[in-house]
Amino acid sequence: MKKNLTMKDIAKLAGVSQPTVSRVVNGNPTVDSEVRARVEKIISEYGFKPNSSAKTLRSNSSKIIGVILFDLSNYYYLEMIRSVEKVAGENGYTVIILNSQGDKLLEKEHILNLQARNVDGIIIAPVDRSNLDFLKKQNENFIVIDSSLPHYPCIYTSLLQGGKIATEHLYSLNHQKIAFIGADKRNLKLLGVKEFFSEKNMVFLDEWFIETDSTNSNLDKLSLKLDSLENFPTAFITSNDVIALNLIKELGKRGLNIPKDISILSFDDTIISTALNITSIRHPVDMMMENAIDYLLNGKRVSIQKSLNPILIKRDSTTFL
Amino acid sequence: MKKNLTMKDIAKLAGVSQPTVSRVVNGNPTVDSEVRARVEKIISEYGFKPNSSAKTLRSNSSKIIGVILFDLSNYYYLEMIRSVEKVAGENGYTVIILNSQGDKLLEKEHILNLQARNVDGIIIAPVDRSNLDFLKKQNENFIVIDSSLPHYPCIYTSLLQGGKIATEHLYSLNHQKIAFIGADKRNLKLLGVKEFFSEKNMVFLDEWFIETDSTNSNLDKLSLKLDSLENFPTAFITSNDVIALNLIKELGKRGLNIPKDISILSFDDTIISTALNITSIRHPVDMMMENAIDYLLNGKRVSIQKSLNPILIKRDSTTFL
DNA sequence: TTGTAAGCGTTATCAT
DNA sequence: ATGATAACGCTTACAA
Repeated sequence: MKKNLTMKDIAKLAGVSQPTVSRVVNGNPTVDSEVRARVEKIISEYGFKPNSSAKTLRSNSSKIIGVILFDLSNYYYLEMIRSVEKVAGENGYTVIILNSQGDKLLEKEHILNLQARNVDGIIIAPVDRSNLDFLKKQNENFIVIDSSLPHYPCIYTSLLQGGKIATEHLYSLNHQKIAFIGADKRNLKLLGVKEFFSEKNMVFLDEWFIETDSTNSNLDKLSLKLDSLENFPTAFITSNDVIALNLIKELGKRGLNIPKDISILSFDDTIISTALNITSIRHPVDMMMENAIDYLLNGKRVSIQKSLNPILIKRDSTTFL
Repeated sequence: MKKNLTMKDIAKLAGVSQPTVSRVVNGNPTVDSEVRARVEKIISEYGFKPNSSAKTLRSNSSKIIGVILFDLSNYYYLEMIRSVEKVAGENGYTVIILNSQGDKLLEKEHILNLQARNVDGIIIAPVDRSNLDFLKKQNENFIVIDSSLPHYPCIYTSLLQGGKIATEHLYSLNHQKIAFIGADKRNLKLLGVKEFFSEKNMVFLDEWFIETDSTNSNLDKLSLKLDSLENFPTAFITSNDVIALNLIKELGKRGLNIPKDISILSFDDTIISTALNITSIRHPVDMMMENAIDYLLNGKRVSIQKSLNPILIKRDSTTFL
């Protein structure tokens, strides 16, 4: 590999000292304009670019933002990656994406890796609290995305709000029997659903919460639970797109048609929602990343809790006929 | 931000010299075992991790692999990202993902950025030949993925093969009138289709190649072209999943049912294929990334052309009834 | 086996 | 306005 040119090389070619080259590169106004022109000519001629490692070592800033994601199974992470890379790039920062695969040890490893690389900030969709405590104790510049955790700076989509507007939308289409399929009974999306029911003085039956372990496992379990429903819903809200897909397959097996017999509304609004043509709740990904990066670069380390409103994307299949 | 510990700090704490700490960290066998134990104890106690920038600066190796992707619109890139991050991580490398957005200037910028960061290798889904020439001239350690270009090291899915097996599959289901929808008439997928037709002494009508500009634009154009077909196909092969989705919508408008009236087979096998339940041609993403990284780390810079076979993923909707 | 010293390519503090 | 010089934290001779 051809060795890159250094400021020393450029200096020699321009007949100036190396620090002068540094001054030119960094736009230091004390440089004589004639000298500046000479140096700049050589720089562009030879295509010189300053060595980042040396810069980082000296300045303690790598111009890198580290992003640790919980996993990359949900397609909505692709939008996140696209968004964060774009926003960071526009601000002169490079992004390192790391996948913790839901593993707290790997997450810790990633944190150490990023620290060793002197990253200027870390965006994390966290696996484990103790790792966040570690970041805090180390006084790292970091922000949690995707979840709201009291003692750490967070930026997240309000899933409570999401649950509410999802239910409200279905309600406006005359649905009163609405089920929720998701991973956790303390799920904020579910709470949003229940809150809306309360506000309308409607009863949300226990069996209308259908628990699934994760993304697309437990198809059999889902099937069993559907069979055991005593009061079959007219609409389903699913915690993500993939569950919606599985649900549609299951309903199809039972001869139920979407949207004729049953309405479905999903969370995440990935391309799957488009493919299935179902209404979905979208995360404001770009806004989240813009806010996250703005916080890291200008946030002065105050602990914030920033909640963003999800967006309802309406599509035909939710129409109740 | 709390300053990270350095080898100097550890050395002082352990009562040894800084290079000895370096030797311990790097597993140099010349270190006395008693000393090693003492140093290691302190290292783990204080959680020391060597500064990457200093290492990079000194050793000229950053332990970073740069990945420049053409765009991030196709969901199949998420699998690529997941795969490359995993494989690289297992080899002790960190990945930087960059999105050239199909823009040659941005691609060049990314290349310079990666060079300045002393990356140990670059994986690139290229926009522009001149940028590849630049990499070559600079004697960069790089490999092209996703396309086969004669004068550069490449690893790619054989799309010719893909076109063939796609057609073969449909043929085995009794289709003889098969159209291809894609971006470019010199498309290898299309050539594969045509080659299979030749082998079977069948005629591939000109109108069976339906050109689309890109991913999901030109819905209107697609519609027009479908209307103008004189010899309507019984099956369609689409250059990617998103086109398949648009096609299904268009056919739906015409009252045509998939797979009852028309069969569809797509390329890329993203989750959209699953959602639509259509047969698809899958890129061997993991294998591609394993090979790419293996080449970069152990490839000795020989120029290779490695073709990988695509995989046919059969699903119901292609069944011809 | 271990320590001393030089050097990687920058930035920043001095002089001049 | 510019040039020496030190320092960032590490690896790698070379000396001891």
